[in-house]
Amino acid sequence: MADAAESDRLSRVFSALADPTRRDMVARLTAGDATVSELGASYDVSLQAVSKHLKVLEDAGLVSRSRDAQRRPVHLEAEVFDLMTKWIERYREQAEERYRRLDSVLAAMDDQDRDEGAAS
Amino acid sequence: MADAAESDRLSRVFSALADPTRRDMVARLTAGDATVSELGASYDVSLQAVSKHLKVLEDAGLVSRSRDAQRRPVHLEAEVFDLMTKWIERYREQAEERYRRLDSVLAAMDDQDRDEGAAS
DNA sequence: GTTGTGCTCAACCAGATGGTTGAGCAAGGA
DNA sequence: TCCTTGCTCAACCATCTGGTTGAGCACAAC
Repeated sequence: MADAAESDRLSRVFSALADPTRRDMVARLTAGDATVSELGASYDVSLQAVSKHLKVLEDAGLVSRSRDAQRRPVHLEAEVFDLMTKWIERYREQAEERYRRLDSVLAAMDDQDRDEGAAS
Repeated sequence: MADAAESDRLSRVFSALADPTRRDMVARLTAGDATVSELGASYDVSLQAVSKHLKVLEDAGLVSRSRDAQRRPVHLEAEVFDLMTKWIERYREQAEERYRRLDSVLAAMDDQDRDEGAAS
């Protein structure tokens, strides 16, 4: 099933965004592409650590890297957000649907209580 | 700043959902509350492992647990989805906004190219 | 009170993760 | 050709994570 691959993808995306530094990098990249060292300047870690973070983001498909001489400009792949949004919305809607049903059940029980009260 | 706490919260939420078993538990809970052993029946792990997963979900605020005799019914806290959706939408919108600006810049450059082409 | 059920806590283990430093490669500039 | 810049790869380390088993607690039922 293709679902296993999608689940794996989703795991990598959520896992990538579980780190505040990487979330910040994503935020930074919405303002435009940046090189590794430009990105790294904002964080108090080695360039190698920055490079590792970018690899995680790249493996999750959140980011792509091209080549410009020695530089490796990083580009945000915003479509991946859709994957997350879809997952979240699916379950949010299911949960809300259930609450609606629950509400109507409670309302019905309430009606019955009142009827029974009237009958006694 | 309250932002540090929110970032921490967001990290816990994303991290909790990075695990496919926990995502599945959340999916399962949109259908209604369940006890620990009911949830655990679907997975090939010990009850203690299930309990640990639920603790992670609870710490992230995705789930709450009450008490019913020996049972600990698990309840989905769907509002947390909002936190994620907000984060995602914020950056998605920024990214899209940037693309729109970029498009108009490219369009302008294109116009100029055409003008220059006409002038030559 | 004793026994059974549902669950959690504690200790442990293997593997992943986030950081480090050191080495090295690829491309531009002297 | 050699040096510098921008970056990655490799090895290593501490900590976290997801799993295990064993012990034990809280409540129900007998």
